[in-house]
Amino acid sequence: MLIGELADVAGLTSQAVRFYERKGLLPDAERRANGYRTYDESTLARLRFIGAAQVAGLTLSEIHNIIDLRDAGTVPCTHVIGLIDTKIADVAARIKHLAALQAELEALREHSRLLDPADCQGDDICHILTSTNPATRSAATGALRDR
Amino acid sequence: MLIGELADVAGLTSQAVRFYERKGLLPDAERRANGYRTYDESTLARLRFIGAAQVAGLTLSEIHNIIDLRDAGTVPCTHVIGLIDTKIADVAARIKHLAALQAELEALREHSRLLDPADCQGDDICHILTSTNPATRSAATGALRDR
DNA sequence: CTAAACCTTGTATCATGGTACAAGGTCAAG
DNA sequence: CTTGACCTTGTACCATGATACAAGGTTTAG
Repeated sequence: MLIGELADVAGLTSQAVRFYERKGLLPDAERRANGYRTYDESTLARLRFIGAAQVAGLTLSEIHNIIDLRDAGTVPCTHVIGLIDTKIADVAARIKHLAALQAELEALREHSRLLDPADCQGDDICHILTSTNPATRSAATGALRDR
Repeated sequence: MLIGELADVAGLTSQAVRFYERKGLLPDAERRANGYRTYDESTLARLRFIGAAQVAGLTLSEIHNIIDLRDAGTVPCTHVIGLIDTKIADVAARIKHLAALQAELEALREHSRLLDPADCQGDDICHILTSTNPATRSAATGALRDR
């Protein structure tokens, strides 16, 4: 299989496949006499693994670690379970931050109904965002900041 | 006020202030005879506005747009309300994606308890992530992919 | 006179996951 | 023999919000 075919089957571009190789997620491909990369089913399986891991929210570098363990002869299950647990905590934290942001935004939206655009002037730029609503502010002070 | 002092008061670094200027979030600063930037309260007010807008989850480029409207003489309130509404929808969507990811991760975690590391071998790399659990898979197929 | 603490500019770097483009080699069909 | 569809490499770029560093000018205190 040449790279374009592999990419098609895996639903990627050739560029992405080379990118994964460069990142160490794929072993250096075998080459034909003309220098073209050539692949077999095992690479496809690895691409599918990468896809599955990405769906589970793992980053390429985390996936890289798993693959390295595997290549070192270690069964990576324990490590993977640890990663999953970390991700679960991580995702929970992000949801919490987003929920706080959601509350903040909804408070601003509510507050905006009470404000008159005619009062919006001066260094404030826009009083919807700066007019200090104590309830809102204290909610915003804390853990916000998601990305 | 020199840049360092402004930055201190605003809780930023001098570099960040120059960065904002370069990005067009701050007007080009007045200069002293020696070339040093010099600031007054209005810049501080603008930095506070930027901070408030960031807390509300607006990106620097969205903030830039608001400032541009203001500078063009338009009262940006309507635009800001639109942005807030968009953000609210946006955040809701992200929460939804994260909730789906959370479900997926928890299903994987559950599933991992049933698997024997001894079965983990071959092109799969790690069967926790690839062993196809239909219920899980169908949940994962959809809207996942948060960032 | 010199050292420190400022300031200036320009450029590079971080993480993320690729995408795009340039300049060229290869190969099959017509 | 040329056209088109592949392949190769290397490099730069996208968004995000800064941060870091180099090489130099300025200012103030001692």
